[in-house]
Amino acid sequence: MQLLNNKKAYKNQAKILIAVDCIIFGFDSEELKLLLFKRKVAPLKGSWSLIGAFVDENLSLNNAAKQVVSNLTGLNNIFLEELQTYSDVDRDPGERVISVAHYSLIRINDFDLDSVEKYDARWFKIDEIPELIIDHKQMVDDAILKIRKKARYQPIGFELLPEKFTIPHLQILYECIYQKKLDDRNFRKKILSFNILTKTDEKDKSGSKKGAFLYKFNKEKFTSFISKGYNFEL
Amino acid sequence: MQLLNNKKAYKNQAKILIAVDCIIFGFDSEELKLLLFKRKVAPLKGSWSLIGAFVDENLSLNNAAKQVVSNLTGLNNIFLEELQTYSDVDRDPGERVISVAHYSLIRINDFDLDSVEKYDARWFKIDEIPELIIDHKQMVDDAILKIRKKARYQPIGFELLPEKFTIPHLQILYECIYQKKLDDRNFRKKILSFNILTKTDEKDKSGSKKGAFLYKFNKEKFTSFISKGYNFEL
DNA sequence: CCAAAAGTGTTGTTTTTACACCCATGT
DNA sequence: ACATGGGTGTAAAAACAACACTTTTGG
Repeated sequence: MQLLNNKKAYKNQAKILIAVDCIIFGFDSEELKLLLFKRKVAPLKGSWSLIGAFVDENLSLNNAAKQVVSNLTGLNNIFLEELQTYSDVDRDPGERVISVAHYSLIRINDFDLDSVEKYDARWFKIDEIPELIIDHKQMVDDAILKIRKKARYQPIGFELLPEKFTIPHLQILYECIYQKKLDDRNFRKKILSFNILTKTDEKDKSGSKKGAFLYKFNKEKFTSFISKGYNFEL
Repeated sequence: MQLLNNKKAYKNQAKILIAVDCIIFGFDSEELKLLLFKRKVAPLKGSWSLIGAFVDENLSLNNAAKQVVSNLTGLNNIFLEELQTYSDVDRDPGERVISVAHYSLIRINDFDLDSVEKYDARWFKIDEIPELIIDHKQMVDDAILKIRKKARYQPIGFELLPEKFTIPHLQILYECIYQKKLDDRNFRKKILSFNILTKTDEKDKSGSKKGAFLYKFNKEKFTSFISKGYNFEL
């Protein structure tokens, strides 16, 4: 605001209800998934929706969204970023509410869905999203496009994969995000050429008899990789 | 919002002042510029700021921002897009205000600054931005990064250049956005390879004795170009 | 011993970069 | 006739895409 008005003038301005809604992505080594919630109360009882909350006087939007995810999962240092606003005047049948959608990437195994049973939460594969209330489907579609774009220049794997992961897993993650098959030789070649992975001497044998070596992201190398302006097209 | 609450529950929620602030870019054939406003009233009289407005009960954020630009310039079908929210609790010294920044690209010659003299507006080169109130400098920096990113996959020239323009002008625009010199042969080769420009038989002689051919964007070709998933890296 | 996934190299094609000269014209 | 910016082509390097076989080991 340009502050054309002094404080007195603010008094004449309409105030509006603000909410945050969270699009929570997870990855379980096989599929990219989205956390959705079944409404337990009328109206719209039984419909699926995103989780959200009204924004309090004393929280920034980002903090409000963090609080939503934290209350739900107990997780604190999660990746969470603003998507965009949804502000159609009549979008909420109750009263005018402007919603600021945020999306979050979490490791699906870092918390137990049982512990959030009260919310009636469920993970959905991103190509099997049910009907959602109001404009939540639009939010989800926008968020999927966003992470697809984002994956091109930032290593989204950091947030979605456990500390140690195999290259085949990383590839599956990218295949889920882009929704297409990648060539395994070219993928490995390219990702290793970035020099942002550190090989451990451990193997994950859950996926095959032979076992695949576990790698870690190397944050220092990665930071300088980004700051030099490279990007991550795959 | 998940509508966990029924309408009655909405009543207990805090409402907040919402504003839109507009980062208005223009291009005058030589420089990328930003439109800023000098406050005429206390507090912060004499400081430069973006232009903005509080959001009305019955306007979406996007429409509110369009109205701001339209009131200022008289222009209606302008390019305008959401940037992001700024919601620190104490950002506005007057009272809590959440601002949703929008950025806009306009043809600098489509309107006359004289006609907006009452706002005390001025175009600034983007590398000569003065100090701005509150977090407006942050908004501007974020907006510049955004258009730099956006220019990679969308033809921003459409919005910033007049209907007919020369290839040297288009190149200067990209050089302003990226803030670096581009090779003229490679630029021309690449931009023409996209097949989204139509050559006219007119020449613009304002830049040289020889004159440079004027081109137009071809919207149909461009639309299919985008929808095929190509992008615009230069 | 075999099924199943992990891992490894090469080659042809495309894209990108770097680079230098002639052209048209107004003064 | 000359100064000024407009316009053109080519070659070397780099990046990308396509492709098939060997390795390991649990069952």
